[in-house]
Amino acid sequence: MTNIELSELIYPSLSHTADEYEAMYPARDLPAGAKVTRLGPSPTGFIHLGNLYGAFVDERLAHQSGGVFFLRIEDTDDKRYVENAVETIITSLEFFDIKFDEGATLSGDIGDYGDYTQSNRGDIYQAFAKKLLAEGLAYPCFLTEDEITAVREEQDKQKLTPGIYAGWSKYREWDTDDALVSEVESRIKAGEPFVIRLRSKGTPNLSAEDTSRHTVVDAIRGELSVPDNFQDIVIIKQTGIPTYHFAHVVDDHLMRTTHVVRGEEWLPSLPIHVELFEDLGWELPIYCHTAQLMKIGEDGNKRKLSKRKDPELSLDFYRNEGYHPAAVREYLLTILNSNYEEWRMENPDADINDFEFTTEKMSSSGALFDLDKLNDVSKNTLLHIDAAELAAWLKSWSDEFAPEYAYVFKDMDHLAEILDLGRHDARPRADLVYARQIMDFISYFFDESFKIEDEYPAEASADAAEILKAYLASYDHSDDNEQWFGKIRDIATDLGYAAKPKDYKKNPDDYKGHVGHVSTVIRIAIMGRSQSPDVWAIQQILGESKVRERLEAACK
RNA sequence: GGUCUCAUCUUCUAACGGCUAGGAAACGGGGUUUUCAUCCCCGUAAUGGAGGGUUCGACUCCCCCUGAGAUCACCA
Repeated sequence: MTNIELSELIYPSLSHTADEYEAMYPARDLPAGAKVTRLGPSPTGFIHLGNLYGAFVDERLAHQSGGVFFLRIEDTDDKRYVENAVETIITSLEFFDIKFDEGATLSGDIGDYGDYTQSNRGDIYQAFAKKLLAEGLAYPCFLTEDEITAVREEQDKQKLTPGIYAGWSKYREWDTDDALVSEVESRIKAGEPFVIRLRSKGTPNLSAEDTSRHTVVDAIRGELSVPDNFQDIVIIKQTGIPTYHFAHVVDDHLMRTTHVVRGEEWLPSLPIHVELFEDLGWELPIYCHTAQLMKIGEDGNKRKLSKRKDPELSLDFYRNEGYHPAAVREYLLTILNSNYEEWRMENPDADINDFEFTTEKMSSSGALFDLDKLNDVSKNTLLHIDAAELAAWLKSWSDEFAPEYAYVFKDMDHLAEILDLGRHDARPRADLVYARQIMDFISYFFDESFKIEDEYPAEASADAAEILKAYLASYDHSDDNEQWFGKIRDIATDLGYAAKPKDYKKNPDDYKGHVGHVSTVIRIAIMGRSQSPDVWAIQQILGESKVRERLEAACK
């Protein structure tokens, strides 16, 4: 039996040949320099910060160059499928303004290079597996799980690299004698289960010095030293479904992907992919292996973020806390491209998409995820979002994640006014960070959440009742800021407080305290806390009746 | 253990082989302000090795050591 006969025996009736598929998916008609990228999530529906990080690179690369960004569902592992996963993936990325041009969608595929769901592409993978079989570059392997375990144990004993490769599967040499040929033939005819393995051309177990290698240029890392693969890895599983390695090579070639963006955990399997591309006679895509997002572990060392231990890895964490998508994008870009922060300082009002993103400016070492930095970025990002827009966004957040704050959104214009406090001063305040924090920050505007949190300052607590009474008596809601503060100063001096903090600092024995202590009493009576934006401005928003109401309550 | 990758302040990072190793976050101090969690200014702090080599000159290039990470499936 020849290789061709073997391939016919295994795949007697495929709808198309490899060459036909090749012709069905010709090179894309795109402008020069246009990049084609893809995201290939497995449909567990769990999209984490790492996915978003990578998706961002894909999206920028494609859309900055007039190329195409598509979604491919990598569901070759039948055990892991989760219901509604595709929907979750698309909507969570859309939330962060990452949109696909092509690929799987909720209402079917869009684009000419489909099908975009790997489980529907069985015939395609098999056609190329058949081609490799016919050329003697692959073979059917009948090794059982137990036999493979035995091989591994023996290799362990001999201190050899574990795995199936030359010398460890007799089926690799199926054509060497007649007995083996007839065994293979009769097993296939009997319908026995088997996998298809690559017949690797590499030489097993050479030292690092002796092995021959390829140099692959990675767009992020530069030259990579890739040793020859010698593992006869499985390309088609017993089920007829391909492994990731084979699906990646076939799909990214046929879908004409130009840039493969993926995490650095794929680096060790690059030798396999290089051999596969070579065997199929295809050009390598440009690989972009991104650094892993890290975190400090309990032992004090950096470690890869894990979805079990680290809630901040889940995108739901950010949505639930109420981080604005623009802030997350802004943060991601600052850790993605080292020159972004500088660019942003020079162009505070520019659209984020005007920044020229490059893989060369990406770091090849793993970055620690830094919540402090995200918070800082977020503050500045929110400053550039219009108050009414911010209010609307907070409402949509509350509707989904925090209905207990529904009372905040009864009057949206009022809310916008509150959010705008101090944001248009010569030196704008940046104290809004994320939705939950904002809810707390503005809580004193609402009777539902207003409460006295801080105590009167020691310097003025004895006079608190008197201060408030005097303030209430003199209160005129139509006073401007200057008139208003003049009255406070009068109350302070009448009661023996310094009108200027400096005077008090100079001669502390001459005064009970200074005007700041007096105003803090008022601040606490109205806001319940000693820190807040400008009191006069807050009173204007709060309205006269509510101000009086709170003052009267505090006098008692 | 094998293989691959990475290594500059506490953190993220910048520096054609050539300034006093720069910026941002955090932290500390000061200032502005009626208060502050805001704003402004200033400051602390690093090239893993008292390794070897190339060079007039090394953070940068080569080698060694050390450390960290990833990976070794019919999972992706």
